[in-house]
Amino acid sequence: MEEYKSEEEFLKNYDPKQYEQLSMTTDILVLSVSDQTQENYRKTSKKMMSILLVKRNNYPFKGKWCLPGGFLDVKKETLEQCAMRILKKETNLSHIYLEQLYTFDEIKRDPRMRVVSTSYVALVDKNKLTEMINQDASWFDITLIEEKDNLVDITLDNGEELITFQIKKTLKESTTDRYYFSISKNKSLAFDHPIVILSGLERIRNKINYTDIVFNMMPEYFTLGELQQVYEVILGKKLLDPAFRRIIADKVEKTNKMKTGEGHRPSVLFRYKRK
Amino acid sequence: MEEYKSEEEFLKNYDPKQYEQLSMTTDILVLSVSDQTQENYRKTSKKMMSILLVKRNNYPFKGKWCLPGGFLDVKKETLEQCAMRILKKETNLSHIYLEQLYTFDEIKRDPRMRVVSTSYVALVDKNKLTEMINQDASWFDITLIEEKDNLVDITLDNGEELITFQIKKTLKESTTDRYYFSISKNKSLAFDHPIVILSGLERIRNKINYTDIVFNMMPEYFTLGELQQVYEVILGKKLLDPAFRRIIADKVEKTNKMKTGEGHRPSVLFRYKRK
DNA sequence: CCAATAGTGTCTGTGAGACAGTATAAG
DNA sequence: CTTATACTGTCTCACAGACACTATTGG
Repeated sequence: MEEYKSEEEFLKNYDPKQYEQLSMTTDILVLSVSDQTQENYRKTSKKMMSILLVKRNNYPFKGKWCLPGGFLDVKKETLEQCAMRILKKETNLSHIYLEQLYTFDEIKRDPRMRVVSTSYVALVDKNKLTEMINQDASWFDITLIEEKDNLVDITLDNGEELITFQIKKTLKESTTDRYYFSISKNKSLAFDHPIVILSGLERIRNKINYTDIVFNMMPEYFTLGELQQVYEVILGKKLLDPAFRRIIADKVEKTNKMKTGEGHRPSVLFRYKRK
Repeated sequence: MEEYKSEEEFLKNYDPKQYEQLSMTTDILVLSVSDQTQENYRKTSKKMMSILLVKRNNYPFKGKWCLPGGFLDVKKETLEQCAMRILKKETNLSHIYLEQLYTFDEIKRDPRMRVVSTSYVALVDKNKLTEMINQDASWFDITLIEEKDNLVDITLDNGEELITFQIKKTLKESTTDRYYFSISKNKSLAFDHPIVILSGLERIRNKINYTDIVFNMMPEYFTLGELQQVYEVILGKKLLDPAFRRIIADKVEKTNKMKTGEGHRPSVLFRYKRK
């Protein structure tokens, strides 16, 4: 089944009837925070959001990157269990923050047959990743730029490869605050995954202010500067120190540990405080 | 297929293989606002949230009430189009506010076979309902009471029949702000619809403060008192007049119409002002 | 000392909460 | 005149935004 020379040939030989008429998959947006160490010894390492992608070695979209995902085992598992299973397979992580994002169901979103995909967002702390993942998987740093005219440019960078795509946000008919997304530029990502990614990033951005989800991406001990950087990178804007500290004051607790050796004043390490 | 005497007999004779292995449905939470006229001529009519339910005349759950919904036509339509089609069939309404809510996929949620259901919330203005709907459909007024211990009691009333159920909200493992819902009392509603209903009501409650969705349930002209009542019934609490008027000031515009004949001072009619 | 971040004190303006007061129709 | 709602004025308190200042390390 993997010997075809082109996507066209593959599709010509693909028989939808050998499967059920309708299938479901899950796609998982595995998000984490990465550090980019700076040349200047004084500067702190720069935080970025990063996302886990997998290189496809099967048709369709052979050779393109995509979100980790897979088919639902109809007899045995729920969609969330399916996502957990795939997450475990790719990252060897379990007990992870996992949240249903959206169900994508355009009729032609998968060229093989009708596939409806329910996407999930997983937030992980990279430091807990002991065994490395799947050979074909890789972490990409995310850069998101919101232009005028409701165009969003996203760049993903894993150090070797740059993936860029652009999404257009169009106001839904007779609304003032709801958009649908359409892909306006995309070369390297499979399926409708550009839209899934933007949806997930916006979900996290919205939730960061009224939930405690950030701490799923933080190590146990962190400085307030680090935490603030994560907020800034998710929200896409700078925050003022005193205001930030006021906001998160009751979510964290001081420990007696310090982070030193950074070329400037040491910082107290904090820990997430559950309510 | 409809001649069975009991649910057990029906299920015994039901052959899942005559269908595909996995099916998808949509369930639609059609929400609107109703008026309950008061005996006292001075008092304004009391607003309530109301929801459209359909009485099932097929197995499974024959005789119980459920959300309007139906199977996805895999070849022809998206889930949203499917929801629109059903909405049109039940209410004869189109161009309606429709928003994807959540995908419910418990393995045994449908006793026939594996059915995954993507639910939608529709907000409608009842006044636009010209032709009456399906014989088996009926509007139910909603009363929601949040008890201690994260128990939620919901009562639905269509004037003839009272439907009550209770849902328990349990904190998800290692979170402080995410719950899953389980049905703790339910006699009259089919499937997992109690959970769908509560999810939808919470979604609307959350969105009312940062979107303009309310106006989808309002007639073209309304008084600020009426609008405030709708907010109050959705949020489940009283609001202070001056604060409310400040908040919605830039979302509405005064017209030169008045509402009179109410046994007290007349009220200016407003209209939704798009930004 | 310098560069860079850590961490705090405090002013100011905005805006929500609260309450009280005035306005005006039907009966 | 009464009742019920419509609508407005204004005080207060909390808090986000803003800025300035002090503290502390490695080199």
